[in-house]
Amino acid sequence: MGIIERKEREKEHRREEIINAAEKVFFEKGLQLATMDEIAEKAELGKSTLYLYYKSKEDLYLAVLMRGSQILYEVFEKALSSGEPTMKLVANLGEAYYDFFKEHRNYFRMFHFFENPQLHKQVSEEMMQLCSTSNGRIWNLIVELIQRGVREGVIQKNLDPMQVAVMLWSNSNGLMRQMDREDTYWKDKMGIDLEATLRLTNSLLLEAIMTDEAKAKYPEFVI
Amino acid sequence: MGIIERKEREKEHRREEIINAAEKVFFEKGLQLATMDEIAEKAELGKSTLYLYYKSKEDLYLAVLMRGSQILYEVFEKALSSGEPTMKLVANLGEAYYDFFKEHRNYFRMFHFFENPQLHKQVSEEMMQLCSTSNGRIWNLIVELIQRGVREGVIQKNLDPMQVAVMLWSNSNGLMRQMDREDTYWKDKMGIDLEATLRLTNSLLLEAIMTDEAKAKYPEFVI
Amino acid sequence: MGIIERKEREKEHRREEIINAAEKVFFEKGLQLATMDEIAEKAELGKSTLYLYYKSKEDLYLAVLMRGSQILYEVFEKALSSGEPTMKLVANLGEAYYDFFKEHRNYFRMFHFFENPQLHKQVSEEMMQLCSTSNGRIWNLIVELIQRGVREGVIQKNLDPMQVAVMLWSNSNGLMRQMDREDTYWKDKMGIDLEATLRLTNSLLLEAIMTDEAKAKYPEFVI
Amino acid sequence: MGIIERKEREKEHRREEIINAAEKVFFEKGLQLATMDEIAEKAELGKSTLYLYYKSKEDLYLAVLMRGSQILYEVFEKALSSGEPTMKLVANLGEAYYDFFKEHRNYFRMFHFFENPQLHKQVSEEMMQLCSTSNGRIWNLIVELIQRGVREGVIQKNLDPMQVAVMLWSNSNGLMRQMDREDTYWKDKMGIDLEATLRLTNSLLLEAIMTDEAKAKYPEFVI
DNA sequence: TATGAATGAGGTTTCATTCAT
DNA sequence: AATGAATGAAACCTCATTCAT
Repeated sequence: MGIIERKEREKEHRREEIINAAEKVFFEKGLQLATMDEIAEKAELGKSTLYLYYKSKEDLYLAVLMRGSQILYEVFEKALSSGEPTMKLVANLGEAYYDFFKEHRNYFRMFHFFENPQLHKQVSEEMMQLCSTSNGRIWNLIVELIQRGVREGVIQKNLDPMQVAVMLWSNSNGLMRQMDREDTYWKDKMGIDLEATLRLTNSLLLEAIMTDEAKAKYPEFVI
Repeated sequence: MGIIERKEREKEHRREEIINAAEKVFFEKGLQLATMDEIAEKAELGKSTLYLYYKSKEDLYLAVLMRGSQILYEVFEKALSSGEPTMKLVANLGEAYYDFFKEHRNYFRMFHFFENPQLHKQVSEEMMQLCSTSNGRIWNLIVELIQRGVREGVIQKNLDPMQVAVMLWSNSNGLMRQMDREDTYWKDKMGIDLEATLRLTNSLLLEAIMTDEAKAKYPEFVI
Repeated sequence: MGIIERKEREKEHRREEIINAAEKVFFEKGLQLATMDEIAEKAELGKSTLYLYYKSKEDLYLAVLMRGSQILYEVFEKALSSGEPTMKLVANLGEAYYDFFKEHRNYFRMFHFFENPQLHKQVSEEMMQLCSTSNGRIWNLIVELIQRGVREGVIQKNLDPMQVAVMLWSNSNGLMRQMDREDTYWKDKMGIDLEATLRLTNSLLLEAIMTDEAKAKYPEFVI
Repeated sequence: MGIIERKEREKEHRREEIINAAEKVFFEKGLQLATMDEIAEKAELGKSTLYLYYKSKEDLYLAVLMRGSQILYEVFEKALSSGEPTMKLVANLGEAYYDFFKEHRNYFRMFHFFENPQLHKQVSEEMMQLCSTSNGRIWNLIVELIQRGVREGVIQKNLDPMQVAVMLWSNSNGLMRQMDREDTYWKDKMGIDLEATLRLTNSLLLEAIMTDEAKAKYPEFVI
């Protein structure tokens, strides 16, 4: 009898609703300025009910964050499913990440959380574990793509695929962080086009990791 | 005679002492987990005295952060004073930033503050202004160096110096952020050498912005 | 099922407990020297819980004060329920107030609050409203009694009942204030019997407002 | 050499200036809401300088209050210097007090201080002593007048002069307190004339303490 | 004497979290 | 499972008072 399943489904549904509410508040206020009261109100639940589903504010924050993680994963998966040549896929991945940044700026911002080790203390072990797994899946996509490139001979085999993955990711990430700053010295004020900078940098790095054969085969990646 | 100056000095000295105490606590606990009580105790001052000098915990945080800013500025200035050729100086700057990261990890971490726009809301206008100025000085150093490179014909003139500065900075920054994560997937676990990755990326980018003449003149930058 | 009622009762009970604790502290220290910390401790509650029930220290003070108000009201009601002739009731009311003064000196002292207009600023509108109502009930008792006396022809009809009420009240009040002063010039030092003074003054005023018929009928009020 | 005297005069002058400033603030804000900062600012002195002249805020309050005391003393003295018959002087004294109330409401309000025993704890012994003396002088004026009345046979000799003094004073005081309440149930709202009540009560009491001879001699005091 | 600075105390407020039902 | 109430911690703030110069 599906009673247990129904219960399970309802419980899951409630968890989703809480995340829906939390998301709005976190997006608007950020982790520190968001309050459980506001989230509870938005979820139309008692504040203490939130704690039945999530251990702490930080855990709840991570729960929302993992939605972003999931979205990014899907964005990447989609980008990789086009059947295009590996080198093109690497480029597409960069574009896809940038699209994600533009489409889901709020989730992107939440990723700050991971980059601040001091915040990790405030989260439960379990949640952190879940996040690691979720993150790992994304890294896998990237690393496997690079490895494929190496196998196919389009990426230099003396490069560690993981190293390449980190390099590409960090570079994009670092630049998108700058783009996201509101009190930007650049955007309007200095008139420099960070989007162009991002594309430029990606291109440079891409060209730099390609084998000569690949460059010959795909001249569009050579600047 | 000089009484006012002495007072002024003492006041400044007190501000320094407060920062000394705050620094310790912020380094250990991070912004959120640090308490004004602990800082006051460490400074051997009444809590209300802290508020005499700094408007809020966040302001005090920025005061500490600006020390880091100042140190980084000096590190950069020193790196630029060696009299070496411009191209070398650009490379040195990257190394200097990495040195700063290693030597002053705690200050480096504080820079997160700037990269999270949501945190800006919690700081006073004045303090933010001071920080902007302080940050601007650092950017100036970098941008002027790149501009010099362009003038000297070692950096491609079709590149916006600011764009180049941002590119180099963001790339280093992004990678160092990864290095700093404690629950690192890389360092020990995956065995990849992020330090090498950083150097590699820097090299790649450097080579990519150089003019052909520069490459001929300084073959050590060509990989 | 009376769950809501029970909750309501418990909440009311908690409010009572807080007042119990506050009362002790206010009685001992007075408004200014009492601290919320001490009240919280005595109530075995967190300080923030106090603020859940009362907006401010002053509001809490008024809550205690209103107990005194209530007691006085009951004392007056009891005094008026004896079925004795109106003129006797007026006299009894004076005695009852004096009894209240002796029995509930602490509450009597709190009434200072009302007599100092400057203190009113520190109280919430709602609380002040409650107090006004509470006070009004007491005045009503007195004024109605005087009015009855006028109707019955024992009190001179050319006197405004309210005026008479104020006169009697203020006189008693003024004298009892003197009695309450600790650094009394009178009691021990000057050897004058303020209690006798109070009775004397009351008698004089009573006699003065009676009609001649009443004086004839109740010769015990004529000195 | 008048150097010491000059110093003394200057010191006294400074004390006066401080009282001038304090007075304004206390009049406007009352004891609790006045701040030493505001007084210091108004006195154009450093806050700590105030403490060179007065031990505490309460002491300073009393210093201001004693000005009121002095004024009242002078008002009484003047009222007693008219050479009119004793019985008339007693009545004049009541009028004089009421004039003082109308002219110097702010000082009158300060007298609350004495009527709240709990406040006494916050004042220095010396200041309290000074106040006692100052108060004593006023009581003396009244009591001596009553005694004169007794000696002259216009006031009943079986009454304790001090008792009579207290009775008259308390009665006036109690009524004027009511007049002073801002949220008055009477003045505008109930339309009763407290001033008339005061005069009435005074007359009643006056008549009540007179000897029959006096009533015959001064029929204007018989209602 | 005069004072700027320091300070401790305590009121107020906000909040994440827990408890009892 | 849901929640209202409680709570401790800590930020924030004001102020009388003291201290060192």
